[in-house]
Amino acid sequence: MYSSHLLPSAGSAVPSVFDGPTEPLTLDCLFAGQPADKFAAGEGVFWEGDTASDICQIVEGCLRLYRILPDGRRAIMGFRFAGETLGLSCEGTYCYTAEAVTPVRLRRLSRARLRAMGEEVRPLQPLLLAKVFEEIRAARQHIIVLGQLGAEERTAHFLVSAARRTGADRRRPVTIELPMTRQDIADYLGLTIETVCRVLSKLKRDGLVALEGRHRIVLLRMTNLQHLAGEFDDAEPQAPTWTPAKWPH
Amino acid sequence: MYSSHLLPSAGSAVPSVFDGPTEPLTLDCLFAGQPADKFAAGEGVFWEGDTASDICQIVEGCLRLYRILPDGRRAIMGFRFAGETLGLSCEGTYCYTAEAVTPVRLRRLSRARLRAMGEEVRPLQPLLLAKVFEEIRAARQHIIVLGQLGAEERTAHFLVSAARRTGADRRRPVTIELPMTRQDIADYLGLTIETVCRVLSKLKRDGLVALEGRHRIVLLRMTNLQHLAGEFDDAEPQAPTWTPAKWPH
DNA sequence: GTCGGCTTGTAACAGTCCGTAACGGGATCC
DNA sequence: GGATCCCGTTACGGACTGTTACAAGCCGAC
Repeated sequence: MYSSHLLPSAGSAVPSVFDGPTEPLTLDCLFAGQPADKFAAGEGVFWEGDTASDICQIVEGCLRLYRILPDGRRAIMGFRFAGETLGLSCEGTYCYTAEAVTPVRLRRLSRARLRAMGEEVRPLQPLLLAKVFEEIRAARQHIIVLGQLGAEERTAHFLVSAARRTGADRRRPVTIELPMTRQDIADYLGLTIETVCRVLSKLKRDGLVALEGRHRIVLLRMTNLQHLAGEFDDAEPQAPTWTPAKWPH
Repeated sequence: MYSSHLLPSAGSAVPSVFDGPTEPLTLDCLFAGQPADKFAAGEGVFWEGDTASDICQIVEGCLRLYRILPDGRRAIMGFRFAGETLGLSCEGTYCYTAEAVTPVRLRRLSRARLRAMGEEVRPLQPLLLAKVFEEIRAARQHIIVLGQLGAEERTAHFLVSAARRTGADRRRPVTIELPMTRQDIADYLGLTIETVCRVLSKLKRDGLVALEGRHRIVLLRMTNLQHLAGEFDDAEPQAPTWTPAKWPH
């Protein structure tokens, strides 16, 4: 049970009293030593339920992470792009299937091997933890999008998030690449493909975006889109206007 | 930045080469030494944006965790009951507001103090990590509920989950206590209060549940409810029937 | 260059869920 | 013990999304 923990030094004895000039050891250094596996578009990297034996770093391409419900519905939990990692937040077995959207190259890193490295990877633990917490943050964001936002808001939020991922500044015309299909977007946003199309068409009619082919969208009015999306990313903490309720109700 | 990590030994030097007869140190032992704070129903324990200075363990009562969107909508991220912990999965600042549903007693544990204890709490790290991963699992479940399930399915899943929390076996009449209001349930499930009422009434009409007052529900036909909920909790891994797609589309 | 298939876009229709409103009931407060 | 307030419930009309069907565009193969 406990031996299946993800973070390498979770169950290993790792003294590190000497934290002098830490060498610039990064996750990329570890991954760099691994061979790069190739996957064709549509090919699976791992499947839900498989033993989560290793974590992966994407060198190139885009992946979709999804679960299939018993009745056949597909819930896409997220997308991953070059430079991002997979499988960190899975305990024991992978909790979703990872499938290549575009041709993908990625490097695997055995969790057992990582654990065996012991103290050498000790300084990486904060980084790994940070990635785990980033996943929690993203999941909570996703919960709010699915639970509180309408179709147009969800789509706008998806576009704004994609723009943010590119690191583009707030300049007006931001061009984003969306390698996934409309069906993928729909399964990610909890909508149907028709609704996604409708909303995108409406956004185009309203002059908020421009559609260049199927996989490229130009965000013409970021501020409008952000407003549509709810802008709850950088929401300031609400005023503690607290009124004690009564109980029982 | 990195100094604000939650897990105590994340950034501290903790040698623990001697893992002999580990004492039966549990989280409860640490919390037991803390005084129990009291909160009236409706009172806030901490607010979104506050510095996540400590983690809490509920001694008695029920809490709701929520975020307020800029337009006033309230998204309840979850409920916590006696014996459960709060604030573990928050990085730096609390990412939601915790508010007492019923009168609550809980014990706080300063994160700084926990970190200062160093190697003494070292064997607790797997437990803490396990709790974090449990939160990720719950969040992913929540994502699927909100993204893929209809109103009736969501409600059924909520009831089944509540029943599972009590640890009751699969016997027919399972009685669950729901201290939160209908509005709370609605904000948790991404529905309106009226829809929640309608669905509960329908479940009652169909003979699946019995409503005893406002905060007690008897689940008469668990199997039917589980089927309604999708039963994707213990979903078997889908068959890897994989067909390579083409790209670009 | 042309053909074929898949994905995507558009429209009409149906269903679900939401929003308002009014009523009923339980709990608290005095 | 009674009045009051809040919560819960139900009904109805409307907006939004899902469903179905069909046309158009893009891509790859031959």
